Amino acid sequence: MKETVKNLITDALKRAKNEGVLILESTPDIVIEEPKDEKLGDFATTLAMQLARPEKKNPKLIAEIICGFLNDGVDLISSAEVAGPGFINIKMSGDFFLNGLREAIRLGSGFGQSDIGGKKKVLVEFVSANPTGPLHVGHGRGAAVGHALSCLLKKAGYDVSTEYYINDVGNQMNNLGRSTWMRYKERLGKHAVFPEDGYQGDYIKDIAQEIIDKDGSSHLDKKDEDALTYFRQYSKDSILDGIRNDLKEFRVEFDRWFSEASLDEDDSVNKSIHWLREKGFVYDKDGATWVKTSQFKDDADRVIIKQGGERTYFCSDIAYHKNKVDRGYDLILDLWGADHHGYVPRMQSVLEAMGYSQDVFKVLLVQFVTLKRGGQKVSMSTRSGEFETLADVVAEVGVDATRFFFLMRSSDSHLDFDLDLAKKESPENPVYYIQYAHARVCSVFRTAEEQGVPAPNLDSADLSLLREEEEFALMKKILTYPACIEKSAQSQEIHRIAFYLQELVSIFHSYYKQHRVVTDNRELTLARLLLLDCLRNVIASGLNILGVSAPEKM
RNA sequence: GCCCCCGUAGCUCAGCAGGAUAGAGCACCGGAUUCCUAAUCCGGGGGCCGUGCGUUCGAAUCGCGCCGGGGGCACCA
Repeated sequence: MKETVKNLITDALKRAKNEGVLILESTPDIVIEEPKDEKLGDFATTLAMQLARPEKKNPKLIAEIICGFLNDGVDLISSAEVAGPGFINIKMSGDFFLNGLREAIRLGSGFGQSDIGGKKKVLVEFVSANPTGPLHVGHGRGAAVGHALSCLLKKAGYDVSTEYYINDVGNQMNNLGRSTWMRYKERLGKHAVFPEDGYQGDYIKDIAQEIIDKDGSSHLDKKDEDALTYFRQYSKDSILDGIRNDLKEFRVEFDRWFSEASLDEDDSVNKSIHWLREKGFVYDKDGATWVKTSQFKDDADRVIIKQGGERTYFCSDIAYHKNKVDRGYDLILDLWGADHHGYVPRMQSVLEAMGYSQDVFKVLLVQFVTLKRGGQKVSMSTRSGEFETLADVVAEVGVDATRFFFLMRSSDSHLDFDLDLAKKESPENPVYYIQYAHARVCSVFRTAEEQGVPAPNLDSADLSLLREEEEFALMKKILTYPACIEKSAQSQEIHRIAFYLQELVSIFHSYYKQHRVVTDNRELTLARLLLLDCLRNVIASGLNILGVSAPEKM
C-alpha cells in the first residue's frame, strides 16, 4: 500500500523535475508514514523537509510544489496538503482502498504472504532444553516465540527449518542416570546415596517407579556401571518423550531433533577441534585445552577440554554450530534464555575464527517469565523441584491463552504472566477479544446462510457500495497486514502480530456495533460479507502465526 | 568490577531506522441490547516518557553519565 503511494510521489517528483521546478540531483529515499491523527490524512511524508537543504528552498514551498503535482490528475489521491513545517499529508481516494481490498480478497488466505525473505534458508533452533527434567514455563516462552517466529518468517518468504538440539552427552546425563538409579534402589529398600547435585524432582521418582513396574528388582544384581548405563538411557528417553509430548500439546513441532551424541558418531567434534588447532586458535594450558575466543569478540579464552579430558558443553556446541552453517543455511537463528547471554560472544568468536560471515549467526535472547497468582510471584526453584512446568500452566489456562500471553510482549522484556488473568474467560482476557471477533464474523456468515444469502465473491458483490467511514477504517487496517508481517519478520518481533490483531479486531467490533451486515439490502449485504470474509482471513492468518486457534463459535 | 534486558497512566505494556496534541488493555466512574454473539460498544478522569547532560530546526525515540529493578559473568549445562 505504502509502495503505491511511494510510486505516486516518485512520479510527481519526476514531473516536477521535468518542468524544472525542482532540481533533484539525487532521488531521495521517500519515507511514507501514517499520521497519528487520522483526520490529517491517510499518509504523510517528511520528504519536503529532507529536500530543503539540497534544494536550497523553504520546506513549505517545496511541499507546496509537490502537492501541486500530487493533486493534479492523480486519481488515487483525493487530496495532498501541506501542514506544519512542511509535512505533506495525503488523503487517498475510496478507489485506492477498494482496489487494495479487491486484491486482498483475490489473494484469499495468501494475503499477507511476502517475498522479502527471498527464500533465504533459515534454521531456527529453539527450546533445546536438556533432557534432565520436564519443560518449565521459561522453555514454554521460548517454544512459543520460536515456533511463532518460524511461522512468521515463512509468511515473510523465508525458507524456514526448525530444530531442537538435545544435549544427551556428558556429566549431566551421568548425573541423571545416577539420580534415577538411586531412587530405584531407595524404592526397593536398598541402601542408596543420592548424589549431592542430583536431580531432586519427583519426576525422577516416577521414572524409577516405571522401571520397577517394568523390570522389577532385576537391576539390583547389576554392576553399578552397567546399571548406570541403563538408567541413564532410560531416564533420558523417558524425559525426552515427555518433552516431545508437552511440546506437541503446546502445538510446537520441530523439523529435526538433533542429538549431540550424533556429533561423535561422525567424529565431527574432534574434527572441529583439530581444524581450529591447525589454524592456531587452540592451545593447551594448565592441563586443559583452550580456544582463543578473546582474539575475537569474547573477553576471555574458553576451555573446550577440561583437565580430566572431558569436553565442555561449549566444545560440542562449536561442532554443532559448524554443522549447522555447513548445512547451507543463510541464517542460523538461535533462541536462548536470557541467562545465556554471556555465552553469545564466545559462539560468535568461534564462528568468526572458522571464517564464517558474521551475519550468518544470530542469537535472540528471550527474557524471563515471572508467574503470578493472586498478585503474588510463584516461586520457581529448579533445585527443589517445585518449579511450574509448562504442562501445568497449559493444563491450568489452556494452550491458546498460554501461547498468546507468551507472545503478546516483546520477547526482550521480562514477562509477568498473570495466571488468574490468563485463566479468566472474561473480557479482561485479551486472547478472547481476538478470538471472539473471529467467532462473531463466522456467526454473521451463519446468519447470512440461514437467510439464504449466497457466499459472496468478487463477481457477485459490488464493493463500491462500501461507503461507511468504519468500513474504510477496517479496510485500511486490513491492508496494512502485509506491512505488519514484513516489519515483524525483519525485526524478528513476534509481539507486533499480537498488537496488530488487537487493533484490527477493535475496529471490527466497533463497526459491527454500528452497522448491520445482513440486511434486506441484498447488494449491500454481499459487499459487507465480502469485506468480513477478508477480515476473517486476516484474523485467522494472524492467529495461525501465533499458534492460537481461530474458533468459529465461542 | 564487567556484560545483557528493562524503567512511559494506579497495574501490565505498546510506541524507540528522531517528527505534528505520547497510546492500548486492565482497574476506576458514567452510559448503550425490539435487530447478525454484551466474551461487545460509546464516553470520562488519569502522564516532569527514571534522572542529568549532549547531538538536532525537532528527542519517549540517538549518545554519554547517574539512579532503580531483573539476569549473567565456571575446567556447569
